[in-house]
Amino acid sequence: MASLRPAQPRPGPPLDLAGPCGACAIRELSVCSVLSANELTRLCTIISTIDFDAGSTVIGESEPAGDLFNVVRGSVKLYKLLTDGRRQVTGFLFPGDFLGIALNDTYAYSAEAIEPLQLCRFPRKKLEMLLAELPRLERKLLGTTAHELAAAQDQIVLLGRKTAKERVASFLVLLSDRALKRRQPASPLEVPMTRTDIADYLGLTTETVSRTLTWLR
Amino acid sequence: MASLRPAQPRPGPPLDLAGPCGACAIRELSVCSVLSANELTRLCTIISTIDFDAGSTVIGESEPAGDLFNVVRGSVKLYKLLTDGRRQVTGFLFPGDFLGIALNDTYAYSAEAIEPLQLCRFPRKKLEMLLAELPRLERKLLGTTAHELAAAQDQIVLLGRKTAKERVASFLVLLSDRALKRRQPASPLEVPMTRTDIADYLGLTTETVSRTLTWLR
DNA sequence: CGACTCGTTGACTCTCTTCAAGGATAGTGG
DNA sequence: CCACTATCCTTGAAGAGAGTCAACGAGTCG
Repeated sequence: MASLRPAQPRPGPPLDLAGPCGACAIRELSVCSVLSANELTRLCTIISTIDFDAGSTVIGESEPAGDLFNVVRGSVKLYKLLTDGRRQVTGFLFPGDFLGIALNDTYAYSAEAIEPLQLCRFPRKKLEMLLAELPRLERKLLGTTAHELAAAQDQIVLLGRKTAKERVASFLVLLSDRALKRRQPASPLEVPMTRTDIADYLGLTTETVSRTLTWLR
Repeated sequence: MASLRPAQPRPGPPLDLAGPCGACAIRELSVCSVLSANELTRLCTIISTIDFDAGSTVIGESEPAGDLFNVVRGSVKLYKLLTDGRRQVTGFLFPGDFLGIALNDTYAYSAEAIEPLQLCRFPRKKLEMLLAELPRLERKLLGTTAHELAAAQDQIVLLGRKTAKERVASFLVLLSDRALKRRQPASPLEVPMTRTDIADYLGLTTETVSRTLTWLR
């Protein structure tokens, strides 16, 4: 559950702005899509972009949640660890996705770059202040969070009730749908994550993922 | 992810209001906790309460999402069905919990009363209009949704990486924590749902749940 | 070239499921 | 009041799907 009728993207041609937001390639895919040129200019004053190498950690579970991010380029995996090292990947993020909304003042999961990654950073305090003046953005965040919740519930169904073959098939469909939403080709399908990442996402082992993929071919 | 610093409950003694909200036993547990007396009076004008028998369906997956609800009394299970009848319970709701935030205009899951149930109903359109005037409530909804998302991610870890014994133990801890939050005794722990419900929540079978419970004793 | 990671495949194991039966409790109707 | 049925819970025995352990090929990097 999350959004009572989320705000819709503003239609129209690319905006002609000064700062980094003007040239943003993923604005229409992101929460920023609901903002007007004026509002974007305001948002622009608090952001900065950061680059990460593949494999580097972006945020860590239970660390202070100082920033929020938009994925600009690359992909990210989110995961949680059990005390004995078992790992569960809770999601993958792609360009346009939002990262870092936290319940308390700490992140609820870790995030790691899968590929070379570029993020757009929003300092949390500044964003909070700005949010009071940008109700459309706040509504959009509610919609985004609702969307993530719905996706999490689909993942719960997958993990609770689907077989290995169904899980792998659902995963491929998910990747394909997400690629289409970013206007990327769904075939050949790009799969940036490793078998281990996929296994930890689907609640399986790498061997089972590998076997199932060969079986599906 | 969900709330940038959710609004906090307003401190102070029970409010003395006219309408149903004045006597509401679960206000402090619910999203309404952030509202002032004036704001509550406004909210009061759009609500009504409904009662359901145990076993009756409150909302159905993919039905038009016309209303949202607070649980006042009783408990609810949320679930999704696969086409072949497999069922996954995605959550249980107790007094104070919020129900019905929808992504589109349809509910994303079904909800069924476990015990005799009383809900407080918010017509969606009226609530949406009111929300524009009650920013605290909107922020609180974002926080609530974020909280649900975090809970869903915990459930994902449980389903993806925990053993049957761990799942059942985690479930008991969850029930106990939730009971304490409602100021109910955690021992003896009240378990209103059937073994089948628990199994469909934990991604197990009733037999395994039953066996695991006897093993834990 | 050697060390490493990643993906694949095979053989065996084990946890949980499936199938089956029986006990406990509650509601119904004669 | 008591069969009669239905639902829920428990327990047992057998089976299957995925996990574990192990080996190997391919690609990459220093």
